[in-house]
Amino acid sequence: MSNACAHHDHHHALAADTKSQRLAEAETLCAQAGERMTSSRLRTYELILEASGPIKAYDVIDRFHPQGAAKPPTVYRALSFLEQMGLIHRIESLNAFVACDTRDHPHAAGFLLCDCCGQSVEFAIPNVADIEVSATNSHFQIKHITLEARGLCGACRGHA
Amino acid sequence: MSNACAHHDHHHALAADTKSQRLAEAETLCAQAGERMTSSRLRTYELILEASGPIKAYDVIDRFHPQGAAKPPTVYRALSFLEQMGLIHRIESLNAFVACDTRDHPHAAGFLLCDCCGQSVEFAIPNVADIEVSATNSHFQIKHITLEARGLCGACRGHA
DNA sequence: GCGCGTTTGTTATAATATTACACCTCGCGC
DNA sequence: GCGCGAGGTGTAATATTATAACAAACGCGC
Repeated sequence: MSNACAHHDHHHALAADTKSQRLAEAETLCAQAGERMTSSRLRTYELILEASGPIKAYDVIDRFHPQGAAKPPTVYRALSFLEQMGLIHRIESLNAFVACDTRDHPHAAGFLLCDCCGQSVEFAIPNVADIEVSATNSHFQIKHITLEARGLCGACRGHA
Repeated sequence: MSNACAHHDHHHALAADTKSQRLAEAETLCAQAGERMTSSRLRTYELILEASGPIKAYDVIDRFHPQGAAKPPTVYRALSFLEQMGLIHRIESLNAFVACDTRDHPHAAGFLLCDCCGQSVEFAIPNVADIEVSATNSHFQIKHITLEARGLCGACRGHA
């Protein structure tokens, strides 16, 4: 469960009904895309939704079955699939995964990552266009942007 | 040497005199900071300067000695040091390291990373202030920003 | 039911990174 | 000069993260 924050006990796991709603939405999304939301994929997505922040692949692996771990390829394959479907994001600076919390900014999500409590906040990258212009000036064609800001969240800084 | 680009043979390794100038600058920088630029650190930095783009830790390890690999901790320790000194950047999405190519944007460097030839281009993140405002609105205090754009560089797209 | 592309299971292993601890080295106070 | 302490290095072991390769099972269109 990542590095706990000594002074606060905030954790933002999803309520059960919200979780099943998200799972249902995911099934719909896959159906529309003509992809199969199989049981490993669903289970992986469920574990990511249940996490209170970015979760490591091996934590998913360990929790996958009630009575023991999954095999790594099972989970890594599901993670790639979910990422391609836009249901989760990989957090590069943590080697971890987090559920996408909006469908609004598909290829331009940024993250604020608290180094104390491990929470993440997804936000729309401001002025993406400026970055793209800057790239285009170098004849560079951007496929995907990763923006991760590490620091301390309000709660961990004492802003109750 | 990473995934070579079939249609182009561009590689931007540093000229020897530029390299020794950069090594000398690094020694000065450390001296001013009251830090020791030891031989492992210098050798690690040299190998990163010699690379034509982001280089993996284990490639540094393999090239470290003429007659055999270094031990991982030797190189990982040097990499952390160099990163703290602002001499190199870690590229999270590649698990690789690249020499910082300017002292101008210390905590706000972005990278354009070509998926074809492996080159990287460092740029100053436009509108960093907007990102910080966006964070401050959530009472989040940013310590470090990672911005990595993956895509194709001009050369690999055919813009000779 | 048959064929075919996708998904999964399984084993093994590759690639990346850190811990732990002993020793060494340098600068400083005496 | 000598001893002390902080920082740096060497070394072995191991932890963590991720993928390759291939066979078996599944699901869908016919």
